[in-house]
Amino acid sequence: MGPNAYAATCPTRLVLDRIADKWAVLVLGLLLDGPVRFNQLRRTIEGVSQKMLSQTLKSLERDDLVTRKAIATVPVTVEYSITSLGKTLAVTVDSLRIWAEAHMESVQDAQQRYDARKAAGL
Amino acid sequence: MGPNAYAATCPTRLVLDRIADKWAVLVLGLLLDGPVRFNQLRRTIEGVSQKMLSQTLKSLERDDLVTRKAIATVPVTVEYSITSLGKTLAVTVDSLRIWAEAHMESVQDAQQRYDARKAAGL
DNA sequence: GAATGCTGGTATCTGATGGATACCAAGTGC
DNA sequence: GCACTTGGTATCCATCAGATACCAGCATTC
Repeated sequence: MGPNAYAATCPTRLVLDRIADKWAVLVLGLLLDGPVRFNQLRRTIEGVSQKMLSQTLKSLERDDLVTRKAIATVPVTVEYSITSLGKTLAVTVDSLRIWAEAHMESVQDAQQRYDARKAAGL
Repeated sequence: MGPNAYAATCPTRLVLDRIADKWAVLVLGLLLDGPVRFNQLRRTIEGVSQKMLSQTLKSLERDDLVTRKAIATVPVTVEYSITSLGKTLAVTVDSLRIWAEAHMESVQDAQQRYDARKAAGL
């Protein structure tokens, strides 16, 4: 009778919802290679808005998957690192990114075939 | 110069966004054990609305991760199965669910500590 | 024979969310 | 003085998730 993600009330559902997230996957994947500063993340993950990035990082920090460290440079820089708990997750979610990159073409082909079939009147 | 999920224009980004989805993870996890009917999925994945389930299944079918088969019973039943492409993904995303179940408690504890620290005025 | 339940959906409405944009302070370089 | 850096927050709007209601066709129940 452990946790079960298929049960509506199980907290696992909340955790799953949190980690099954595009931006979280990309952030964790980057942090696997070492600490990264905020704007460095922002530049590397093309297309993230500041809002989504800081929001994602805040959630990850709350879940103890990432740690935040403000450094008294000028201007103040903020460095994000992965925690040991986060590392176990990062390995898992990074395989998601790798799957996406590996099978992107198959998926795109499938989509085109599907859309063509639909357009042809099924 | 292969696909790169960190590039804004790479189609991988779209694929990643699609598969990093709570409902898709839960659906694929179930279909790993064999074909399942629509309402059976609906009952097992507690809390999915019909809308989100049919929407998720339609997307998965478009991406050739799942196949839909209407069976002429009365009333007509619809059976969903996983494809060979879908199977490779399902194995990956199921480990996400497993991570969530395994580390749910650690994450919850971390959240409580974080919130307590914040409430204490940082 | 009318009421209820099953099947697998779609249509509609609303509250939450994602993303774009602008703005902030403090400091450096020109 | 003007532009640019740092890491954010505030605001606005379009999109989206979720709840609810509805649909047809048939079986069972009362």
